[in-house]
Amino acid sequence: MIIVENKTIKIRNKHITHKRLISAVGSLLAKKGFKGLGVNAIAREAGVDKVLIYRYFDGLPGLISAYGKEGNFWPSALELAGGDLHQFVECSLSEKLSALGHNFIKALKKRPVTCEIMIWEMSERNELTAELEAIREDSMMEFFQMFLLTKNNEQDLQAVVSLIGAAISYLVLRSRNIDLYGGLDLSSDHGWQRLENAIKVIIHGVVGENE
Amino acid sequence: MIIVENKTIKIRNKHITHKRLISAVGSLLAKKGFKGLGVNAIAREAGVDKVLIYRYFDGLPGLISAYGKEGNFWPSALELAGGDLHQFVECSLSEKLSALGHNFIKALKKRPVTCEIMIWEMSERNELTAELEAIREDSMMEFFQMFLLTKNNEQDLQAVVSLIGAAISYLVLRSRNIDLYGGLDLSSDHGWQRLENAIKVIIHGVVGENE
DNA sequence: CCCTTATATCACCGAGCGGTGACAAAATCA
DNA sequence: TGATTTTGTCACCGCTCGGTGATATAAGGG
Repeated sequence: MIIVENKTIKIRNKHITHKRLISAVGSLLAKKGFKGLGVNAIAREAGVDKVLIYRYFDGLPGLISAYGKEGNFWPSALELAGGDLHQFVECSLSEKLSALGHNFIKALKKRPVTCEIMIWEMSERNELTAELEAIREDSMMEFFQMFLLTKNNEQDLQAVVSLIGAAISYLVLRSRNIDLYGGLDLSSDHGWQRLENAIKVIIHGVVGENE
Repeated sequence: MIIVENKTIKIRNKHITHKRLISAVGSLLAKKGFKGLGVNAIAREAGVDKVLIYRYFDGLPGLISAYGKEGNFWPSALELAGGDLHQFVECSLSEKLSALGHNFIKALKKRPVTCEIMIWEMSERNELTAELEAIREDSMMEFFQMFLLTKNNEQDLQAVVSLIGAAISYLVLRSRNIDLYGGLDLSSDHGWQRLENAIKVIIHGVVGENE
């Protein structure tokens, strides 16, 4: 947008418009959630005419799918491991798992858009949720295979870890709107500390202290 | 509604209309979820004019709140205990907890409307979700106090049980739309069996076999 | 029986939605 | 330069939404 002699001249550039629309999806998701994520709202947010959504992306599903492919919604293995892979692989199994729980909580809490999408996933299926589901499932399984399933445990360690991950997911998602769960105050650090301690207790109970 | 000589005569009865509207909320929740649960849709479903929602319930929030007060959304302590309280109290703590997990899974799976509302809770707060949150939290805490917290454990048993409950909630809600989680196939009995076994392993690890 | 009142219907409003065709203007190329 | 293509705007459609005032009609009391 250039202004010359009281006249506004809009620069026309397909790539920029593309990016504007895609990033408008993200900021709208962060601001309003998945409800009300429609062509009108997105076009308004991008400062662009909604017909371009149809021209460039063949409609809302195409745009949303494009957004899904660009995003960084899920923590990397590095982030889940705490930032230092070499140090991580040196840990005992129980230390690894405790760290994993701790880092997963942190990673989810700092990704409000990811949380929004996870809730969206549960309430309906669409292009974006299907896309991100696949990414997440791959990422989880990769992490399992890299760090946790090197030895054949007699216990179904994968199921136990999945269960802890599910619990963390539910509690982080829920804590955005509701403070209390089963007597745990999820609006306070103390509540989350109790939870992390419970995770440690569970892990030690399942894999032993030193393994 | 009576039909006489090709003329339809509608019987007018406040109580019946009340009930029609309230039950329309339930059937609409079951059919379409919380999206699209509006005055127009509810009135259509009830076969009644929407203005009556305003007249009798002061609008949609009032109607939804009335629905929340009438429903049976949450399993009773009896259901969570497996149907026989006397037998339940005789069990060891670990048996109690395993049964609790098993029964909670069953109870949630058979309550699609409750699942719908739980997802709704996570995506926004309103009269109904606030109402049902309170009911649920009370019910959970009552169950804790009745059966699980009789002795002072050194472990934070409440946190562990809450965590397992959170995991079950997430996985049941999620399994309505998505089959796979962390390698567990939640569309199959086998996947759920792995999960229940994992719960048993966790419980035994935390409270011991015989306690 | 008629008259009142409770009950329910109807018609309509402004707003927002997804979607589209006609048009304007900048960019590109001959 | 002038013609063509690309890029973007605008006006409009039909629909559903939440919400309301005027109106019809069944129920019930005198």
